[in-house]
Amino acid sequence: MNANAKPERTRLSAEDWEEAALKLIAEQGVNAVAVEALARQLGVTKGSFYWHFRTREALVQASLERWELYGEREIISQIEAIPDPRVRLPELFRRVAHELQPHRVYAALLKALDHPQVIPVMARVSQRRMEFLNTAYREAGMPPVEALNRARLTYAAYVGFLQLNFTLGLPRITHEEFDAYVEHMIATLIPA
Amino acid sequence: MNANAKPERTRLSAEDWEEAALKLIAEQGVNAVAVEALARQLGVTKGSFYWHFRTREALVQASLERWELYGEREIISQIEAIPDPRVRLPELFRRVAHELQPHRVYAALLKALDHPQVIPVMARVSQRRMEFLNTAYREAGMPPVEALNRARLTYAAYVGFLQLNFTLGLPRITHEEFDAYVEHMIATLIPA
DNA sequence: CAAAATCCATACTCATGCGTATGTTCGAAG
DNA sequence: CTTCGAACATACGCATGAGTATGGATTTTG
Repeated sequence: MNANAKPERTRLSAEDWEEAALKLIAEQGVNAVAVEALARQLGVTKGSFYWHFRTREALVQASLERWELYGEREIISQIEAIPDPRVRLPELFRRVAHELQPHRVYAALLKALDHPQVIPVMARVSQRRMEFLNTAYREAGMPPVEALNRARLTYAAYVGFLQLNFTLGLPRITHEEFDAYVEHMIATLIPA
Repeated sequence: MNANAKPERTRLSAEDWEEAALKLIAEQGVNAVAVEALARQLGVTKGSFYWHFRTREALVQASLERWELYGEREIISQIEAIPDPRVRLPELFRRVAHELQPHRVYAALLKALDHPQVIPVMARVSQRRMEFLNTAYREAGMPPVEALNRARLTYAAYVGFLQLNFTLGLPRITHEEFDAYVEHMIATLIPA
């Protein structure tokens, strides 16, 4: 709980601050990003921060852009590597369901949609993901209009799930029940 | 934009403060509930507030309890009045979709799930609504386990929709497209 | 190794927003 | 019309957190 709990790095860079901010966002939300608190956690003081960033707003901006840029590369590329379009969607569902950790930041940003800086970022990210779902449904053989609506519905279910489970802890559910829920979701949202 | 824009009521009660707080929550979120700002809006000063409430926390608590108590009576009772269980769900979907105004507070509270006071309220409300969906699906002829998962999926879609549209303004959608989306949702989530 | 650039500490200012203390006005009962 | 309590005003204290000013320490470089 004391200072310098971190591996004693002598000097910091702007990226270190951005990573620490993202970690804090994932754990406690955007509002928890305070410069003095972050400084204590990094084992330095405010004087360091205001050398790397002009303002707190600049840190948040840089962190969000960093997240948007490096955040979601892996999963999408992995899914796109699957040759058969009809197994892509179920596989996507299962992977997302069982690797929820990378979605902590997204879930935290959902609770910060009143913040002017996160709105455009979330708009872009959500739009891209929905378009990814859209083409996935079309490539699985669904007619265009239906595919678009199904993509919207699927992504809404994803967003709502994050809110209800991650943040609210609802419903209290076991591992087996969760797996059954995922399979039910696949059976309901993905055409046979 | 000035003070006393309101209809010049001479003296206020605790309920007036709670209503004003709920209005503010719906428009700008829980964090926007500040006593001095509310006082200005009501045409009085802090001295009034601290006669009616012991603390700001007490106001938020009272407002949330008020919302939970008087909030959702109408819709559920209207739906329960429909005799045929199989038309209940589509009708519920359509009404919720076309009367989004009462859900502004719920959408705002979704963004405040880090706040200790809103978590238990949202947990109770969400739980009740999901159980309502659960029984609705069962009464429509769906086997119990499937009905439970379908209720979870449906409510997650509802929550996600609120987030994506209300707060984020995504996707940019027309009236006709929206109606088509609702019908697609009904066709997908409700058994024939 | 000297000098210049980088990185950080210390000590402030300033704005915001909750809460308190105390006096003042309104409105209804007597 | 007085009186008493409910409703409000005014003027504070106090904590928090962003941002600034300035000097010290630590690298890096010529």
